[in-house]
Amino acid sequence: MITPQPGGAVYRQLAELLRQEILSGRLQPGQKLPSETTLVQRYGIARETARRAVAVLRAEGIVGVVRGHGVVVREQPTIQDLTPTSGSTITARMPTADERAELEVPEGVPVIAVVAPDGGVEVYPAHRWRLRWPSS
Amino acid sequence: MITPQPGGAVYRQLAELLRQEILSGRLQPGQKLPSETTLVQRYGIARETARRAVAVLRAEGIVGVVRGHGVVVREQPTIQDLTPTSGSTITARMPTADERAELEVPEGVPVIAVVAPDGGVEVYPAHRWRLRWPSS
DNA sequence: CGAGATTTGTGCGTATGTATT
DNA sequence: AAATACATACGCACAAATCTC
Repeated sequence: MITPQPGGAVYRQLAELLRQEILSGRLQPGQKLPSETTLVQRYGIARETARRAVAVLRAEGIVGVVRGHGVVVREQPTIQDLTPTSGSTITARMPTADERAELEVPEGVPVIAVVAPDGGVEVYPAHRWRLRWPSS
Repeated sequence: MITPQPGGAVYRQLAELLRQEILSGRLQPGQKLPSETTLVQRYGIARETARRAVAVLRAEGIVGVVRGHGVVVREQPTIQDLTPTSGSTITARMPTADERAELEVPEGVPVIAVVAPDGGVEVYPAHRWRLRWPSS
């Protein structure tokens, strides 16, 4: 049973608890988290509270949700390298709803926006791309 | 009165409505959004639903909440340029809870992580920093 | 193919706590 | 002190997606 503490709301405590399950490896990528109903019974909390805890992990991008199936620990996707042209400006931000759909960006994952000197903009999901700064 | 549509839940419709208010400039940075109570009365919805709509905008990083005051359209902070050392690797992701507090990263704002060739890691809030690729 | 169980999504209501004005 | 506004937590009901048999 989790009870409200001065330092942390119940849903934050539960989120931290689940986060540690994942980071410690007790919950592996691809595995499902306990269902909302299970969390409700196990910790004696309301469903809203359990959902809020899961929402925290979703916002952090470490779990994904499949409706009618469950909450799954996210796989670490293959990272590809990206080297912009000289004179580019790079920013990171959360995607718009359109970009999320277009680029298949999961919840809680930002995008990398590369603005070339000619003004052209390219957007990359940050969970699959990283930038390499040339060694010279 | 907003009613559920096949295409969109009520809270999503309301989020889109508020988003347009902001993007169109009718709600300027620094201005407050209508309070939850106002939204409830104006659109004939439950408070939970109104909160959920606001939560969408918070996750997108376009509004911030000041407890006891209201929900405020976020200012566009001054952007500073950042040029990593040669051979660095740069990734973007959502911050951990600790980083959020440490770096004062608002909700819905990713961080830029720069890994130098020597392994040292530096983390920058993406709403205040961008990368400049030297023109050479 | 369908039926039912499971699981998350959405919406509503209520109550109380905390921070600001 | 009082009013305002968001935060947290509980409850209920039905919808929609997925899976199993």
